[in-house]
Amino acid sequence: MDHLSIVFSALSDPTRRAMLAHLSRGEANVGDLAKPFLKNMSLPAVTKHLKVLEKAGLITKTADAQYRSCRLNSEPLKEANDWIEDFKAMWEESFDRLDEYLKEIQAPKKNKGKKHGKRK
Amino acid sequence: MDHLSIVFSALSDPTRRAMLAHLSRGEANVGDLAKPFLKNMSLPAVTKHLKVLEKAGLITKTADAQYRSCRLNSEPLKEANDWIEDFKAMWEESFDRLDEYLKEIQAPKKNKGKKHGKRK
DNA sequence: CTTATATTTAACCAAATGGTTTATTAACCA
DNA sequence: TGGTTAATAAACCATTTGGTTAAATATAAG
Repeated sequence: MDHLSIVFSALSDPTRRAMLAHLSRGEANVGDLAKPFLKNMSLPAVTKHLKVLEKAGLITKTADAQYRSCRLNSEPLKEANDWIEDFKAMWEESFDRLDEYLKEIQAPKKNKGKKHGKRK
Repeated sequence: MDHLSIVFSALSDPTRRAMLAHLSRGEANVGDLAKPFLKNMSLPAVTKHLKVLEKAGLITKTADAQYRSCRLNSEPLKEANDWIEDFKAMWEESFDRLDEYLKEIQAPKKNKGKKHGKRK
């Protein structure tokens, strides 16, 4: 799978997004991150979610004794943001072209080319 | 599943993102959208991808004879974008607080409170 | 009425996902 | 040394995902 897909996939889970939100307020170890979720799921489940975030590059873990301190990494998030921004840009461009087109047919000239030639 | 998760999940596939990119240049029916992918996958596979995009609210289909014309819908994309923006804002806030903290310890005063009291 | 075109549905399959419980590893504490 | 704490690994399971092929539906066109 390509990296951007891995990032979007990592973001597609509310537990993982909550973990990222937690980390946005500063580093935290696995136990701290797990605490809000231990009513709903086991610790190994948390570990798995963190592994998904790690594989997406959204967090990095550093060892301190038995503890694993997690910290955020901005690059993948920027990647996702860039895709959305680029997409919006493309889209707005096409709106601009549509706008031009609408102006063109507003001032009645020769009508060349039809859409959906094959259809109907 | 919550809606934002559904949106991120829909975006987590290169085929679907390519379809959205195609649609950003204007409406298209299923056959048109499928064409670039038919070397790699069957038409029913394309239908399934479109269904995922539809369930995420990213596209809407309108019937015209046997044809299904697909068009983009901006709301879910905005939802995803907002989450990322909000997240960045939270994050930067915490950077600001860290900055304040660093300035505070720079001007040496009384050192109250320790981090990770339990650790080490 | 028959045939062709566009698309979806159904039934199936392999692999990935998200969870579990039990066991293991690693470091600290007394 | 032995016990406790933090975290991961292993083995397992149900559900979802992304694909397939074959059949069905709907409309258009001869």
